[in-house]
Amino acid sequence: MLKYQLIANDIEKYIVTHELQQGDKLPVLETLMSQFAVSKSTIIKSLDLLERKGIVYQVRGSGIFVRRHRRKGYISLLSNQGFKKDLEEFQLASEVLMLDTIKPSEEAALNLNIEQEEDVFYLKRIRYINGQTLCLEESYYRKTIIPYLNTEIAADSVFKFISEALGLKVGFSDMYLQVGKLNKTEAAHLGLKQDDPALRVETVFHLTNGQPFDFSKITYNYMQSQFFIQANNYYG
Amino acid sequence: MLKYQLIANDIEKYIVTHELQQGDKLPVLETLMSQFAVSKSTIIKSLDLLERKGIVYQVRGSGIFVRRHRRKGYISLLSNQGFKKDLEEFQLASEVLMLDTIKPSEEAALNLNIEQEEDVFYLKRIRYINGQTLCLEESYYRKTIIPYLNTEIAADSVFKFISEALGLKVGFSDMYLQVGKLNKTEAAHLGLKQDDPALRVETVFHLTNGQPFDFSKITYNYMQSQFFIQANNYYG
DNA sequence: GAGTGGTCTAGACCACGAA
DNA sequence: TCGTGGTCTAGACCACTCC
Repeated sequence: MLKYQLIANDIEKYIVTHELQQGDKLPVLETLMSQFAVSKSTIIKSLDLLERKGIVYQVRGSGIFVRRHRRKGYISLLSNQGFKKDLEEFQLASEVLMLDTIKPSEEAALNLNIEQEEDVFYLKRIRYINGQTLCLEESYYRKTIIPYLNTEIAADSVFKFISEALGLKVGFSDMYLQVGKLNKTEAAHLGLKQDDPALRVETVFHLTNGQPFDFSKITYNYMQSQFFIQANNYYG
Repeated sequence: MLKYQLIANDIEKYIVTHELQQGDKLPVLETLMSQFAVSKSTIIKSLDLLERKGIVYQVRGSGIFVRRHRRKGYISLLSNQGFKKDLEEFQLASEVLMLDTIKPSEEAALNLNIEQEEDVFYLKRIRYINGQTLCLEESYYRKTIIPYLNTEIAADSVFKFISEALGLKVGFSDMYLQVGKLNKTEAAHLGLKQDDPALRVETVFHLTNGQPFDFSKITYNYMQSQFFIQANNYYG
């Protein structure tokens, strides 16, 4: 692991274990430099990483401060799948409804940027949070990239398997959100009523080399859907 | 403006004007270095910025590639308010329902991290997109930070005013999303029916120095709510 | 003006991808 | 093996904040 990542992890742990709150000041750059015995650029790189993760903010001429939102019970939309693992505060479980090798739908092929002849894994499952239905999920994984899957993996975490067992790295994703009404079968799966509100999220996941490998369509139970996004303004 | 920002802008313009598509390769680092006559670190910093903005992705040992999603008609959730200005593809307008100086509600004071005695601007408006109702918005601005507002500004863009006229810089924001059902008055404002689906987004906006200055509550018309988020995986 | 974060450089060396 | 992007350094200089 790289120096700046290790340092970032150390600082993050420090913030968590010392229960620092929003606005608390971290040591100045020079202190951090000598403490970790690295150059200024490296420390700055660590802090930039933490800034992108939404853990600190840096103010020129003033200092480095902790960023920490106060609300509990919100799921981070960007840490939801693949990214991050701090969902430990929630009890997550999955029920696999179907796992099969198929030819993708036109929609899935389009989003994965592949031919309809190429084999994909189709996975359909219900995910539970704290004993309640959280969402209904349909995913399409390219078999050329993820050659193996089984229901045990699908019931646990496909992304964990992809990164730990296959050694693949998730790079970026495009997410499309829409709000609508549940149809009859969705409602039945989620334990809700037809025409109840539904949050639908379609995501195309890419590896670090830019290859799309997973297209997923999720319909969330609106009763359990409290999401959180930390945004940074890079556009100034 | 800084070198790395200027270079980033140049590269972004190049991508747009040459209509480069997802996966198209940019010149190699060395070429860019000599072309812009700067050091390697500066070019890398420019490209990192473009990566965070979701415009390129970099693959070690391979090259720098354009990132561009294909779907049209989606509003970027992170460029929505304050951030970015590429909503030009949409026709936006606002109708101001109320603009007044008040003492904040307990909820607003809590989110802005101020006392309930402190004066705030309360702004309520309906926003339209391509002639349709997009959302109903309630915002609370700290008067100590934004001392002046009028209905002309509110009908145009408060964030534009804040940055251009007041010279303030927006740093980061915390967004909370929830899905629910419209109540009667919301439905009336949006031209929908009671109990129709609603996407509610609460956002706390901070200046670059960490001060919260705006708390806003938005209820979106589900018929017009197609959102897009570009995510990067910093958690690997 | 002192303190603090940010930019920029030149160059050595490292790590990954593709052929 | 070579091309290419990434890390890391030491140090000069700049820009903002706060007293």
